Amino acid sequence: MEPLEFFKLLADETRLHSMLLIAQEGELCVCELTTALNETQPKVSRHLAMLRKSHVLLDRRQGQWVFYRLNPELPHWAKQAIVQTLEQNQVLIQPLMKSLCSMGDRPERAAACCP
Amino acid sequence: MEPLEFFKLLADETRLHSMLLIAQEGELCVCELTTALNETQPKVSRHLAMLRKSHVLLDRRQGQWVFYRLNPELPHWAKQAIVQTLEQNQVLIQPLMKSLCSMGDRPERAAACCP
DNA sequence: ATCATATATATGTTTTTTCGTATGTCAATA
DNA sequence: TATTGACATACGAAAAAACATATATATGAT
Repeated sequence: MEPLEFFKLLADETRLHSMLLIAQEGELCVCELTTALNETQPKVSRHLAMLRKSHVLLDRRQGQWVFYRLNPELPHWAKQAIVQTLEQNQVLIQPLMKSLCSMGDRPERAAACCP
Repeated sequence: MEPLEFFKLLADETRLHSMLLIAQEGELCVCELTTALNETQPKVSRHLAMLRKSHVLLDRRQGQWVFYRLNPELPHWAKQAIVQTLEQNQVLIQPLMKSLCSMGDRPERAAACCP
């Protein structure tokens, strides 16, 4: 993975926030991200496709849902960039997590954040 | 500094390579970067201006030359992103360093890389 | 004062990226 | 098999970013 390619992928709000939410939660499905980001489904799906095609995210279908997770084989510098950004910008992520947790009709597999 | 703003700044080849070279050398002037990157002066200058205006780089004039360095007050996650990317992608930077070191007519303050 | 060198900015254009909307696919269920 | 819900993709339009070129400023030397 080229650094330039990687940083280009982080240089869009939808993609960056998706990455950070997924890094925080481990795994999220498209409808959870759509709710958390308050964006349309095709928009979220299009950006996730970019992240998948460049092997930054992996996807897994489970029934009707498709779950996305970080590719564990990301180079260390890339993984670190995501993790450190997440850790030191919790204030940015928490409002998004809140919308995620208030999903009334989300899949049973509740996000780990939700009590 | 917002993560999105920071990653947008890294999402261009001229800016990313400038940042990495400056991180490696501590300080570089515009003509050194122009040579190392093999780009036109206005192009390099324009991208350095973006990095300066967003306080990622600081500048210092010395005679006819203007030297750029990383802003030491960058948030930790941002500094780390640069440093780790640099450390783990030396193969990417070394060809640029080589052009830098072969500057015949560069300022006396030789880049630290040059024997 | 004139000139040369280093750097910065302005302007109009081209390229790249993002977007909305419509439509297609796949799985579950009636 | 018809329908519904979750997700993906296609396509033209709009917005944003990058560019080349010309020109301006600032410093130092003649």
